[in-house]
Amino acid sequence: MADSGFHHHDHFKCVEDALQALQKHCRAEGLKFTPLRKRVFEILLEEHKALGAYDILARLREEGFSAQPPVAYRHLDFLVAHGFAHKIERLNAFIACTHIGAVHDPAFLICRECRTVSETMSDSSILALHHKASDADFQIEDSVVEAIGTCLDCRQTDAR
Amino acid sequence: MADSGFHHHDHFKCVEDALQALQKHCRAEGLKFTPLRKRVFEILLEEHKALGAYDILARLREEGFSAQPPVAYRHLDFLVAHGFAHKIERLNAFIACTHIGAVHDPAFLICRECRTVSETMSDSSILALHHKASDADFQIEDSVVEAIGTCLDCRQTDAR
DNA sequence: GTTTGATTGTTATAGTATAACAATGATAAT
DNA sequence: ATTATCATTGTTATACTATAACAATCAAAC
Repeated sequence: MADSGFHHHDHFKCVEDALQALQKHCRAEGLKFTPLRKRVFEILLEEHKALGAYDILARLREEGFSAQPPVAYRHLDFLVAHGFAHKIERLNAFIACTHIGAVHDPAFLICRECRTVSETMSDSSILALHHKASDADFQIEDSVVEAIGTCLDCRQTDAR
Repeated sequence: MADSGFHHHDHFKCVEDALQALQKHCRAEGLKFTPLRKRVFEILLEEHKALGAYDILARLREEGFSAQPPVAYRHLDFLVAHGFAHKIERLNAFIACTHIGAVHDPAFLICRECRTVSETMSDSSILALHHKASDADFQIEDSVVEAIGTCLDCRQTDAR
């Protein structure tokens, strides 16, 4: 089942836990839990929606942070590299990870209208590919699994 | 098993069949099999590699065709819309479809070094997502399944 | 307190994609 | 044949996405 995004959940706790996890991870790995890293993650965490780097940038600018493109990309890349965010290739955008700490090949359900994203652990969906890969002597290093469509909310709104 | 790309096959026939199929499709649908549509498809068909829109554009320019960006995107979009090509999101690039005519949710094995792409029918790999989607009241319209890694050739070359 | 390395600031530029509209060409209706 | 219509192509301009390169700052380790 999809774990968040389209389903109601305790979002306050969701955000708190994620921030805690990042802080803990930084401490454990000798990385710095800096204001920008924290703030970019917070912005991503506000909603389960995909945000473009330039959306993030606009927010940072409003808040008085330095806001040249590399700032957004650096912190987004940092979050992605450490497993706290994912890039949604289909949207050229980013979302906070909802399975922090779990080793996972994520899969996403992406609403094309509202950009809400639901992340699932793609337990079986990537396995078939691994089989095909070994047949082709191909060594998989990373995978992208994204389904694009419309969520119930958007379909109902459109029907009105 | 992976059907082409990393495996040897009769590429001449592969290209001929694809061009025939496009011509036939155009006739059947009342679309025009124009020189540009044909040429863009041919360029894509030359190798099982992902080409960026601007790669295509450079080729067209060399050959004396008009070569502003919309030309490449228009014909690539045409091929994608009619199932003769796919966009590889991870590379912002395009490849010719190797399962023309088959209704399929394609999945790709993408070599990050040589950009060779092997397309498979993602029979089972997307099914799990459909289950999760129905749980989340999500209507899937399109899917992206891409595995990035290295092919045997590139690993062997690197090891030398 | 100086060196070192990580992080942030900044400028410039590269790479990807589309909006908008004009021109052309083929088809079909008259 | 002539005109109206629609698909296709040509062209300009611009928007959006991403990174290279290097300077400045800051904190930790020596």
